[in-house]
Amino acid sequence: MMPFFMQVINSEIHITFDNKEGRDIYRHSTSHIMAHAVKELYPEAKLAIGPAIEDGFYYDFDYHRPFTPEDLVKIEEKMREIIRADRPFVRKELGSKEAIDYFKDKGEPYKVLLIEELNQEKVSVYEEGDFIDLCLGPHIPSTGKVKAFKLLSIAGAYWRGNEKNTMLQRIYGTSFLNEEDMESYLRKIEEIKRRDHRRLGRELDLFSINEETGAGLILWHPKGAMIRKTIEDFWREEHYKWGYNLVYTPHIARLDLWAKSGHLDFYKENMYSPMEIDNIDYELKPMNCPFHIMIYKSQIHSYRDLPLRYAELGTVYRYERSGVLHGLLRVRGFTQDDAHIYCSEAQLNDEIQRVIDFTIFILKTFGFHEYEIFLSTRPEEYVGTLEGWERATAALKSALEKKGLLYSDDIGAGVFYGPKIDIKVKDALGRAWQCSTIQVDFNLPERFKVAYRGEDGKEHQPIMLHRALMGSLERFFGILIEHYAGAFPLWLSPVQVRVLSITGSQADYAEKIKEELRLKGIRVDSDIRNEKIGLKIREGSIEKIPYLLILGEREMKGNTINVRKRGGENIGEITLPEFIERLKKEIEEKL
RNA sequence: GCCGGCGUAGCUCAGGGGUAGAGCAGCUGAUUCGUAAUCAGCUGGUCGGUGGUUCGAAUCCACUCGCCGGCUCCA
Repeated sequence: MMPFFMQVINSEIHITFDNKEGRDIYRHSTSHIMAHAVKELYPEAKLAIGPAIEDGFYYDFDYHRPFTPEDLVKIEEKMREIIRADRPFVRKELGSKEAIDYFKDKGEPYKVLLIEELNQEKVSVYEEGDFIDLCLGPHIPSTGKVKAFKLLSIAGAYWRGNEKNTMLQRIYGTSFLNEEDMESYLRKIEEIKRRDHRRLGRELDLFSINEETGAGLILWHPKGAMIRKTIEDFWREEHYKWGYNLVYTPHIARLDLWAKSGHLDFYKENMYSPMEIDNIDYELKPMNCPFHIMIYKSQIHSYRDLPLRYAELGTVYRYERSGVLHGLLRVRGFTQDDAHIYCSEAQLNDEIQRVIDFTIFILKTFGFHEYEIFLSTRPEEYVGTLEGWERATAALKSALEKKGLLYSDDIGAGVFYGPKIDIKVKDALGRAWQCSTIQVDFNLPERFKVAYRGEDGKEHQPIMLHRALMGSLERFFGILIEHYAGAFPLWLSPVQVRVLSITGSQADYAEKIKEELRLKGIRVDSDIRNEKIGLKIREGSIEKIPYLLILGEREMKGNTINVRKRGGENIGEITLPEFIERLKKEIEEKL
């Protein structure tokens, strides 16, 4: 591709749309053009910031009334004018004081704030026609280089992202080198809508959320529940194999327990109000950890017991602000695939590697092969000693390195009680979702005086790891629905096979085949209604059932079945044992 | 929680001060049919809730609940 931008930033680099830097420059320039258009149409609008983002750009404005979709149409029209004029972007440097005076004069208080915060002698501005904006740049050479753009949505956003600040209006948009690429991006947005787990959840009858039940509370319908059960069975089986002990704990506990754990101090805003039972306050659990600690502490432990791994599909309840609830991905009651590992310091390295192996194994099984991994280090507020943090962080780091995994440091993003590794999975559309987390905890062992008797006969404090592989079953399910677009692999499909009769004469034969499959442990149903085969196939396809068996006169006479695979592939006429063989293999392989 | 938008039949949506509409789904009947929709008839809604304005409210206003797009936060 020809570089569209060859201004020298560094004499070696040709910036094109193929790399992120190039795309960002292109879209950032588009955001300037949008800001210019907005200022022309609505001169009183105050400019905040307007960066490029993943798939486009935005610009924030402070304006006395909300922008409307009709405004976007006008702004787009004005942008087209600016682009047609093909004016150059000209970089200028101003002394900070000079720049502050200029933007004060222009009535741009946010720009003044930005310059003041930069606290530099000089700042750069970009001039395009009579529009001047504070900007580090670089930009494309001229406005005419923008070949395709679209404004997508309007949303509120706080100045500097702080909810105590003024709410600004953010206009989102995107731009591309040509119309075709933009069309294909817009088609991708449509595809994302088509795969939306809330939509598929209803269409495939997997789950629902009901106003009368309450916001953020999930009702798992039979088909969703079947998928969940399959996931849970797999999860439990693998946890046994990987050396975990399964535990169950209650949904409420005395408020005192949460005071002792520290949750009342640092997690209160996510916890529900206590309920009084026999004059004692009880609290719905937001986390499972204190219970697992109580189990650990129910007896004394020797170093020989370690590492000790307690795992639970533990349902927790957390208050989430109404505006953040989102289908299955953000709810108020959810089940974590939680585990707490108690180990000695000497065991920490191996144990972390083991957890990483286990995590990757689980994620791969669900079809996630690409990850974004983050190592979150000590935040400003923390408990424990600096040495402890350093050792734990080093342990996490060395485990990642030994596994040869690429990761980024997320400085200061650890939890107050310890550093952590977060693993985001990339789904079929390349979107990253946070699922797995592996956290070291210095807080709880100390607060609860968790101990084991060492080889030396003395008491030691074990290191405690929290970890969740899928994160929460609700969120993971939501991600899975979108990842597979509702077409679950055979082992997860709630209905694996449907038997279809062509006419009433094959009804008994169809029921017999269904029964034989059912006895082999296959999840199967049948459609022997007096309907045309085309309709039955259509409905089975819409329900995304992996295999449809078509039984007519021919199959009945030959004692065979005719197999149609999801997607339309016709496997043809085979015998039932052959088919069962095939199913068993596919289920076993979890493909 | 905040900004904006939206709540009409199970679903998708039209209607916008004067008797609530369509398609799909559902039900009933006919059709017995070979790889994504057979035909006909019928049922179904205190228009999210509460209060107000009005002779009259699905429609206008206020509050409230929920949802959607974001912000912030997060599994």
